[in-house]
Amino acid sequence: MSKSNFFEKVYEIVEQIPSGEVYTYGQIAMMLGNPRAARIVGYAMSSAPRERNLPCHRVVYQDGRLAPGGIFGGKENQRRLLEEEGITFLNNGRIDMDEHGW
DNA sequence: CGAATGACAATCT
DNA sequence: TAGATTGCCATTC
Repeated sequence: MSKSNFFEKVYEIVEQIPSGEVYTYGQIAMMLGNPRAARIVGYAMSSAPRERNLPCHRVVYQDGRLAPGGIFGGKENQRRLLEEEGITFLNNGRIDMDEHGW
């Protein structure tokens, strides 16, 4: 398979993210044993096939910000998805990591 | 095999 | 405080 175990592992973790909670790229990277591979997690997401049905919208920045626009058809769309999942947003447009952040 | 890339994160200005 | 820069590391060319 073209995808290495690293990507597979990322997909597995993202797939296991419970509804109503959000993970950060750094957290996922830490689970993989590479706390500095946050970029790799993001890279895996960019290459993540939709057949996987990955809730990548639950993966956000360490600051609680959403991924750059153009990913889910607009970050506004992603924000609405998270709100439906039960994620609470702050007035500054960031996710309440103190509540959902691990 | 070597260089470039990137959905991050921390640090510096 | 906000914006710009550097470091990191697996994948891709």
